[in-house]
Amino acid sequence: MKLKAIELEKSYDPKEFEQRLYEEWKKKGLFAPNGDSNAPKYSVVMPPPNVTGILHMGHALNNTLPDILVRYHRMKGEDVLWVPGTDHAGIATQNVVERFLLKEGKTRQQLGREAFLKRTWEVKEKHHDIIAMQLETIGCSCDWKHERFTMDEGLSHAVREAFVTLYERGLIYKGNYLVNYCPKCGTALADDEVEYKEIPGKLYDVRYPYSDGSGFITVATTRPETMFGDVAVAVNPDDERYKDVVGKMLVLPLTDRQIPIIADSFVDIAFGTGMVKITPAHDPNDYQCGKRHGLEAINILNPDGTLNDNCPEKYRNLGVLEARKLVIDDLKTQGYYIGEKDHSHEVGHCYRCGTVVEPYLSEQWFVKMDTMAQKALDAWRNDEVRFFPKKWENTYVHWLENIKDWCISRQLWWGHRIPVWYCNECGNMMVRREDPTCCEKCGSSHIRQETDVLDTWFSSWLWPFSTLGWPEVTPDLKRYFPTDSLVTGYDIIFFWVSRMIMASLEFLGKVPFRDVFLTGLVRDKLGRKMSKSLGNGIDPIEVVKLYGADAMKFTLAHSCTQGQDILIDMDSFKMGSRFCNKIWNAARYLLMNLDGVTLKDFKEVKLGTMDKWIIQQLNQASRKVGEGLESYKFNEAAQAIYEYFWNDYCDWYIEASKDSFYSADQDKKDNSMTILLEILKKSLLLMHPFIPFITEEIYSKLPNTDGYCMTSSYPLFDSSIDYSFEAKLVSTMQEAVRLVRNVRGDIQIPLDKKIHVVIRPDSADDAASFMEEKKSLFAGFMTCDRLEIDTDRKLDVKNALPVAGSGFNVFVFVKDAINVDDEISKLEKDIAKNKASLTQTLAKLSNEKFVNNAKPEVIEKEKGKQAEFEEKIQKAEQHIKALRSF
RNA sequence: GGCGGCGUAGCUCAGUGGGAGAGCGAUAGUCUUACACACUAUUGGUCAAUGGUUCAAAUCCGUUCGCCGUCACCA
Repeated sequence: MKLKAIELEKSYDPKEFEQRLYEEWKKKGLFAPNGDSNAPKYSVVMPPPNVTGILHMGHALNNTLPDILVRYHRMKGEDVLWVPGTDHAGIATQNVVERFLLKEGKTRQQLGREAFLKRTWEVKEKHHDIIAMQLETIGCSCDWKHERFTMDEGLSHAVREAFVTLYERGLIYKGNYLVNYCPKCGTALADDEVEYKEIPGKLYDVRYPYSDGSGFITVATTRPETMFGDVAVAVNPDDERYKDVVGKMLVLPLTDRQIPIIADSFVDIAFGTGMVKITPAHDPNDYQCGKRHGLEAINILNPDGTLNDNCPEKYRNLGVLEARKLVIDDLKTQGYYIGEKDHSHEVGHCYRCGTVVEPYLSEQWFVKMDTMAQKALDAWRNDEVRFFPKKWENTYVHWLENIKDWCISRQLWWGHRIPVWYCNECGNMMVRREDPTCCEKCGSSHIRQETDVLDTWFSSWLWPFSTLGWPEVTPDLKRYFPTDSLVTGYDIIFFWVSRMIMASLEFLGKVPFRDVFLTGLVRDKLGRKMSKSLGNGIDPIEVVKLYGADAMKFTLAHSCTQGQDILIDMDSFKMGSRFCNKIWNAARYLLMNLDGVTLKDFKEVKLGTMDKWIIQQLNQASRKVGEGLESYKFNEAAQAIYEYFWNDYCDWYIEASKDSFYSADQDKKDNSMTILLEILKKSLLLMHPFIPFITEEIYSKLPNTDGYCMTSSYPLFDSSIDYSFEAKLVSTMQEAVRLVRNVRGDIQIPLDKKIHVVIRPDSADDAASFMEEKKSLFAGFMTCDRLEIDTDRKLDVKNALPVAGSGFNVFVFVKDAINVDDEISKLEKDIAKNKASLTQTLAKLSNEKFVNNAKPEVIEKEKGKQAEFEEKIQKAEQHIKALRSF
């Protein structure tokens, strides 16, 4: 059957088809697992983005990479599940909604818990749709039917099960402890939710008088306002200066309280005055010190960060900074103030809102982490989980080895309310999977639920199995847990990765994933983290609008090297865009030339040298892509694709095919087109995981395809293909072509000026006959009108510029255009360079130690180099002679 | 302070024991029957410095300098 030409748009325009194809894939259910229980399964969970956020480049990256993996495995015929979903992000979301309320002049307290939550769910729904749309826009082939949300019914069930189980195992406890507290967010934070930043501050020297009126001592403090919580002053027991004063009492200035001087070895003799005020309720070191000495902890702050009733009346309800000023003024006027000096120190800030975090003594819930951490370490030691790149294992191990208990209660409304009830009558506490209706002890129905909610990470750490139905043992859980790969940023190793491993081991006895691939962070060209406040972020959706999702994905994959952050700007994505345009035009070219072509059965087509060569190159590219993906070297895989398609398929193979394309021989053309299309089809399949849309679109237009690109089988490396012989011939041809082009470029002969070239092989070998056979093709590549292969060495080349190749000489008839002296001096430089290389090689080969120690293939290679250098030198010397006789 | 990373072409980065690479840029030419988002050619590097191991080092080890990240800290 004779084909008709197919028109593609003149240039690549992803807007034409990306969205359409996504809808089609989705409608046809191609994202769902194939359900083939005989095939291996491959499962991945998406790191759930914050439901009130907007996707940034980091999300684009850590969803692009799993998409590549997932599409690759899907095409390999595996039963693939990629679970998408979102995270309720307690603090962040509550902040967002409170900001909305503020604009309406309301607070959440005015609204009440119920109404506030209703409002938050509405915001969640709206934002969720935006995020889902964004994930679709960037082409994620996740199974939307499996989509989950950390606060949906099933996951809430899982959270409750996890909490109660841990409580029953004695791994959850409640207590009054010093925690990190954000006054702005109004909640406790876990240790790792605090970011330390260096802040310029002051170190104040303050006088504390002895109670007996015998003088005073001097303490140094950065936070004078906390003095109302002071319960002692400590000195180092080895500090000779203060040996005698330990045990004496002091009067706390601005108050009428008395506090003792105690001895504790944590005090640094060399720092400040060597005397430290001890404020157990507001400093972690002081807290420990207070515990050691059985001291009371006086809390001086209200939950909103203002001073409370434990302070003298005039300071109450002032903010910390305000109070600090007033305290300093009062110390000055009352003669207790000695002086101050600049002192920069690390101050903790809330990772969600940036407010200075207060150490705050309060009733909180904790998870005991040591045994779980131990299990997580063992799993790593037993090689049950692998990190890519490996260096992050240090971070993981170090964190687990120094783990502290995890504060999981948050004084928020948005989140999983802690499943604990108290009886108002008898004070009984109940930890329950189901909501109780009355006190189990006294039968009273006057019970109340704990008002705190759980840390969001307490639901995320269950994600790899809660999304699959846990605690129910569902078919999904049985089939897809543990998952295979996790792709996420290294900044959440503690928050998420480590904790998921702990939870999976604790609840299911298995690690949640075999491999963890940790991406670098996406930064701007100056290396700065992309952030809203700097305004240096790139919106992935804008990138898609400008260049298309494929261009974005390919560029990201291409720049994704292990262990490096990715520095990019908007222009960086041109790379991917150009590549897509190249692919588009290659296809366009073939399709426009289909007219009158009858495709043959590829298996029956006779393959020529060039055909075997491109098959070899394609197969080698498959190998590199496979190896790259199996080891998470996305850049290597993407580069292999780029080089293969652009340099081999477009620049040489398609160009070479033009020879038969424009010949009058229809059979030759049919033959050529059949192979071109077959190779294009395989190339599209190979590239599909990286650039799904354009490959699917072109695939659908090809006359030799049916079905979907995304569900066709992947062109894996075939070890039975070996066309290295043909590869050698073609590379000799390419060398000859390049040499002629060099001459043309060097002496600036315009393309329209045809030239006469003679290639004289050193011997009548395979390369010589290949060149003879493909003479007209060569002539095309060289743009010369007259090409002769002088295998018999009979032609007169006396007046031609000689150029040395490996195994042949090229003679270009451009006598009039060259400057003989220039050419000679070029050759002399060449000789000098090759002689230097030859000397090195000879030195190696004559070195007994080298010959004895080096691997045989290295020695062989070195011998090859020797021959090559000698050949080049000898040829160049001959050529100089020839030139002198011009 | 502990741990870790980085320093390779003008820029962004690959390369981890055997002849220095890519993309972008720059320069020169070309609208050569798909692609000017293209083609062809050229340019460009003491592989931070220094010492060592080795027949052989950008690559392994030591030291120094510079940059960065983390964790832990001093009131």
